Amino acid sequence: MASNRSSAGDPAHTLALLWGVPAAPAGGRRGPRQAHSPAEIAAAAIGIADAEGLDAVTMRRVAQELGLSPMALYTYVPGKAELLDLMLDTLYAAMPRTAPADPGWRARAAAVADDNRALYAAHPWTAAVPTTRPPLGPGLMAKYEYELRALEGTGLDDVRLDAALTHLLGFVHTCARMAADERAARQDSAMSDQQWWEANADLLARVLDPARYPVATRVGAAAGQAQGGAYNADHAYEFGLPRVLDGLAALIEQVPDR
Amino acid sequence: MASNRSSAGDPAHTLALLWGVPAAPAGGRRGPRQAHSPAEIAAAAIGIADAEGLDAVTMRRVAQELGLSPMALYTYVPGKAELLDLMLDTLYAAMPRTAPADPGWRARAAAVADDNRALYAAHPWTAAVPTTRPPLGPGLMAKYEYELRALEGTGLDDVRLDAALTHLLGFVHTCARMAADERAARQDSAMSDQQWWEANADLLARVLDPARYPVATRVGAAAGQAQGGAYNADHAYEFGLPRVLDGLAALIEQVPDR
DNA sequence: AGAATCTCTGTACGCCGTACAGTATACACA
DNA sequence: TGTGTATACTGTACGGCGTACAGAGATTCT
Repeated sequence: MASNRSSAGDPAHTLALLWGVPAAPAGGRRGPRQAHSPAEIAAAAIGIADAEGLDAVTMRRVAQELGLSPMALYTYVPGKAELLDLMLDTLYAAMPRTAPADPGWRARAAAVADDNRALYAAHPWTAAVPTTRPPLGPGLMAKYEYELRALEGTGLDDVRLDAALTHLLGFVHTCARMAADERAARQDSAMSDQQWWEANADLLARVLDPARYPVATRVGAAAGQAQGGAYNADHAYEFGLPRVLDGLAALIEQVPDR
Repeated sequence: MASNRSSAGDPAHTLALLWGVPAAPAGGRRGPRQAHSPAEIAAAAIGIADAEGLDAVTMRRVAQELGLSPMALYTYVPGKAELLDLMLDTLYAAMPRTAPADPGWRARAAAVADDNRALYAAHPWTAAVPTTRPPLGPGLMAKYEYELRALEGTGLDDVRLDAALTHLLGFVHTCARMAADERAARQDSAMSDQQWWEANADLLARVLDPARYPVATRVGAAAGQAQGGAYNADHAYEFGLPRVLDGLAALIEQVPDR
């Protein structure tokens, strides 16, 4: 496997692909027309990922979905990494960009977080795409522009503005990864979190000596009970979002709120 | 590929392996002794990951490192997922647990974050191990116990204590992932972030219309200049850690500090 | 008409995790 | 002490992956 990573191919080709710039210098193109568009490729791949998970997105499978032979895909996309880029940028481009100037920056920031969370919820595999460099396509740019605007007017300088957004999005991503992991664990062990704990209660009881791990066993039990499982992404989000906003608020502080 | 994920195998076997509980019911074991210990397996695998990255950790490669045939590894470890569990738990077990009762919870929390960051720095691949459920071994338990204690005395109830720790560790993980991604991008494109931007300046200039993305281009340029690249994990950490701590402080608030 | 250029197919290579069958080893028990 | 049996380990093989490469067919330019 050469690379399963996003953005690992030749950057110029990737950018041209994402932005829909024709690779050839223009002029009448010889030879047969392509039977599909990059957008169709992306849609097919996204559909597979939504329905069967990221692992199901293979060059062979996507090609089959489009009625092509596997290698024909390579006339559309330089490689798998770029296909993943294309998938992500397509989703970014389609994200809602509704929120107008809300009264307060806090509400606007929360809306940005919620929008991202909704994307992860609709397409859980996006949390698992390993991106070395995010796909710098029109979708990501539009998303970035929109999200920066939501955080503007907080009195933060440009560098801090970018850092604040990165911080916020990182938090949402972490929660999304947790949610995706929960789902995956449930799916491939074919048992819920609760079942898992019950199945291993014996061995755990023997091994998790409360005398040795007093705080861990106490807190772990309390947390597990409260959340209906050891790890709960929803809870992490609801707990964490106000924390993140409070943290940013401490930076923004006395700046008059827009 | 059945599963490259951590913690995807039979849970009882995995737990037994991590805790060093013999799988067989005890008594004199017939047949030849194993030439290696699980700890040696873990060490060999960790060494490969450190030196050549997570992708280099294959069953064949680890076996070769130990002078074994590939399939012999399966007498030590049920599968690759469990090998990854073992690697992680081994590192967790070896983490420093020095910090005594620091004067303030803030310093203690920062120390926890720094310790985790140091682990990611020493073993960048750990940020990329996809964990469905964290490896519930002695290493993780000791780590969890230690880190909870660092955050105790803040007046948080047990559920919030767990949530706060998860929140903090999630942040560190996100930064580590960014750092690892930077490294990977630099490595497999054989060019630095700066070089990349220069190489693509033409196309980007043509396509990143400042009229269409005014805030994004302005902020992106400022951030890139300030950080010497578009994404900088160190900067994200230095910016983010005080944010996270401030966010937790808003929750802990008037509780007398320890 | 012929050359050029493009799309698409088929085959093949070197990886991966690991199932399975067979062989050598060392202890338990007669 | 001999023998049965559980164990460690080897070798081979399978199906899957990304994709290199060579050719076949289609389309347009000269």
